[in-house]
Amino acid sequence: MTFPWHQGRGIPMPTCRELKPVIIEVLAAALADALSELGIDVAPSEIHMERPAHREHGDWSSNVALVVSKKAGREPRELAADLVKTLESTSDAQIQRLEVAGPGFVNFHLSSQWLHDVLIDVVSQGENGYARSEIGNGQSINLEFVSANPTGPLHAGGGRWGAYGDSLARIFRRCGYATFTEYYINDRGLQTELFGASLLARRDGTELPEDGYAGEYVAEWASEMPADVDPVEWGSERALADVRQSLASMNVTFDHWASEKALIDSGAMETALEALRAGGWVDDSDGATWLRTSEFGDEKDRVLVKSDGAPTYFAPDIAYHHQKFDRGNLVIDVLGADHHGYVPRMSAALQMLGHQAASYEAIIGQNVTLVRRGKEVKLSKRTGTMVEVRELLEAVGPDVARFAYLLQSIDTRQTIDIDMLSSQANENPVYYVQYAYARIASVGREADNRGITRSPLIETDPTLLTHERELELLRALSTLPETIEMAARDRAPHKISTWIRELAAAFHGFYHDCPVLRSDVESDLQQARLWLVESARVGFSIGLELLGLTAPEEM
RNA sequence: GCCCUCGUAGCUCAGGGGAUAGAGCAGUGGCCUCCGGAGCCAUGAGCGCAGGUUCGAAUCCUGCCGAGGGCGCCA
Repeated sequence: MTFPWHQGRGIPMPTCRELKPVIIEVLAAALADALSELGIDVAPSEIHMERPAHREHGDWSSNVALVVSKKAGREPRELAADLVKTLESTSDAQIQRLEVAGPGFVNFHLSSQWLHDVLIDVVSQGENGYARSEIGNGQSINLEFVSANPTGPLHAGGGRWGAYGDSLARIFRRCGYATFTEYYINDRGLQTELFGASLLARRDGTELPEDGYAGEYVAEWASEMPADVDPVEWGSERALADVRQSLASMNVTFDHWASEKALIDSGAMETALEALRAGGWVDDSDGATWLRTSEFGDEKDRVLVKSDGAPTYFAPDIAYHHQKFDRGNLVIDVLGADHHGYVPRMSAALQMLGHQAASYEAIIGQNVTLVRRGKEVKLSKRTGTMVEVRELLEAVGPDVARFAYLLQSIDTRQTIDIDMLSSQANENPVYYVQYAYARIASVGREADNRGITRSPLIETDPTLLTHERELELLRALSTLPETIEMAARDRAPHKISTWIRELAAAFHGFYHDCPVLRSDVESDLQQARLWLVESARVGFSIGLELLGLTAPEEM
């Protein structure tokens, strides 16, 4: 069965031209012309240029001969050979060598001018302009994430959704989507009441209620609780403050904190229920009020108002989601896998209220467990226990924690071993990246010390950058725009993590082999390298910002 | 039973239908007269199984096996 919210992961994504180096348009156009001369008509936009996996396959490669061979009734390799011949007769000065390879690829070996153009692009556009996409222009996204119940400290999963949602929002914004982030507070209902009752029991030394909260923090917080407060209300606020603090220390913030209680008190829930009733989607039976969500693909109908007269979690949440469309035309929820079953009913309710199925999307994140692993149990079966995010943050710090969360696809289950992260502290990938940034800053400081200043870009000759390490660094920078667009389209911040590690590898390699300030470096080359370092700084700065990590000047 | 996600190197994970599947950690061996060695270089080992679609599959489809999650008048 295909649900609309799954299709959602590719939707409203516009048909706008993607951000790619200019050179590929030139090459695609040349290929289209060559094909046309051979009597085959293909629009340049349909010709895909790839980055070959191996350097010896050139700078760019096209599979067009393979794709059109059937239609053209030609052998792919033979067609590719004709294409090469045609291209050679009219070829662009940038094309140094063409070859047919493998089953029929046309490989382009280019002069490095296109990479030098990347350098100019990056430094002239700067960290604000480079890799800023417009694919989202005119569209707005409302993104809800975390929304953990205010009944205790933030747990492992909350940390993951926090890092994920916050970075995704940053990525959306860089792609031109007006993005509004929200946290929904379930400050009402059975769980909050149980929590309040548990606080009360701990404070008064009485028996915990059945299914009450037994964690140690309950007793701690109970001892802070004044005598004259409503334990439910106070408990929600106490927990929420704790959650907020944990998230803030991870650099995760929200544009809006929405209260479930307020939705009910303001009458918003009642209004939504009336609309559903008016639409004829509501039934009363067994003393409860039901919504016929099964008519929109849900497994069964769902209760809106319980037989005791209290609304379920579902009822105010419908009103909430309905309201969120005032703050974005694509409404996205980031949910843990344990809430996956909730999605069909919400989608159904929103469609009943007149919203397009495709305008609501749920991103299901797989669960995460934080474990401690002692030396003794190293080889035994994992007996992990859930720990609070705070414990992770205190053990490794916000950057390590956040990068650990963002290193991995949201589709895979994650196990974070705190002891492993702490013991590998100096080897942690986040330091690999941040160290590169600190080195760049250090080059700047050392340049100042030596009285070396960067000349205007216009007076710099980027063609002096011919070292493979220099070119590799520019290649890494050239992929940032498309990486960001891909990360937005696939809702995959971890693609930025992968990219920034590649950039760091390229930079460290360059730094190792290509001295910048050393006295034996000829001054024109020094200038070109200073600008190259600046371009790397721009790249790191953009990537770190999208990931919500700090960019340290020194470590 | 039905639904969702996942299965890639010893471990943790990347991988946009493309060519010879990549990193980090762990292991081994190298690199400091020179901008920061939290760095660089070298080295072994892998797509759960079986079909299918395709010129081409880790990637798409089907089935099986395995792991996690869901199937409340909880949230």
